Amino acid sequence: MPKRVTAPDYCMIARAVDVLGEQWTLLIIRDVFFGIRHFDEFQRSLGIARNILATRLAKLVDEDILSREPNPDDRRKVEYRLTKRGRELLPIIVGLTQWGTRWLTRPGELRPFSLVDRETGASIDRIEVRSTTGRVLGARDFEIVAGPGLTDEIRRSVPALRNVG
Amino acid sequence: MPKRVTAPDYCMIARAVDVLGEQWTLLIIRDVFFGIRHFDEFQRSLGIARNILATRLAKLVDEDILSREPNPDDRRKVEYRLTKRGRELLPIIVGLTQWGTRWLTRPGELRPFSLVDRETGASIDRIEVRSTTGRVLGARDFEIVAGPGLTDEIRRSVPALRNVG
DNA sequence: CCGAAAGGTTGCATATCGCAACCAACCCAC
DNA sequence: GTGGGTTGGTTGCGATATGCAACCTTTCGG
Repeated sequence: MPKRVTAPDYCMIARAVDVLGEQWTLLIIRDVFFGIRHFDEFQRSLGIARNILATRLAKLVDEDILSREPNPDDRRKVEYRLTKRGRELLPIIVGLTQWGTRWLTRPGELRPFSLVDRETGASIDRIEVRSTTGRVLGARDFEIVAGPGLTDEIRRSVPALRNVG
Repeated sequence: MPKRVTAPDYCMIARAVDVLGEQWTLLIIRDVFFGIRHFDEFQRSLGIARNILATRLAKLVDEDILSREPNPDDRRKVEYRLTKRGRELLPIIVGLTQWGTRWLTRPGELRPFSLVDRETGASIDRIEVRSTTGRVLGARDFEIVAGPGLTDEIRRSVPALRNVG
């Protein structure tokens, strides 16, 4: 009985994955970033089954990541657009693109397109994780610290927290 | 027949999602970032079925995102660690955490823990997308431009490219 | 040599996906 | 105002992946 991710939800990644982690969901969001608005466009662009697409779009609308607006000029048409919540997924979309470009490009393969700053034409800088002091942080430069909402139960299930005040 | 994402792979997001997009995969990677190394720790931390966990770990090792090293001191134990490829997923993990924190926190809820710079104790800055000129870019500040690998077929399937030289 | 720990694997029931066909509302041309 | 096409879905069915519990294999510790 594949019921959905049941991972403990004290971690925000678990919640984010619960919303975004289903097959196709991030690809649909990417398509909206690229200007796709209509059901049949998604379907052709992705090759996704129509019932699955309908389910995913409904969930994204329900989660307030996409808005669903019938076109008043042609009431057959429905337009899906990013909400504010959806637009703030930009760093994740760009991050995935950069990671994929860096690690999943085949030798000699050329890029079919890229995104640039609309104003200046400048390309996108590599996304980095920085501390508030401006230092660029890698995977090993972190420490996990207890916050005000830490309970004993959570402490037990996160090994990295065991010895943390 | 749910065969895997069949989305056209000219887009690097599609390839990244193909590697990372299965249920549980990002949560396993998060756990490794947090210091989890062993099979039973993943299993307890996530509540995932053991057969599924085994499949996901094998795939992540196969994709060279995790390494699998038997512990020489206790040959029953196996240690999973991030490879370089895996460590470079940091911006995505942090991006998901920040998005989840911003949009999926319940009213009045406190954070159980957070990550800080190990050296200075400073917290993590909000991840942003910047152009190479340093300008911070939002979802609407982009333009899609043709690259050297653009074919007619790709042009047809990406609406935003239709009118692009 | 016995029991327990660690890391899986196997069999089975069930939920979810993919596909094709179908449906309903709407627009447009005649 | 009717017939055909467009748009955005829904339905039924078989294939597939998931969840669960039980089991297995190797290794360690006493």
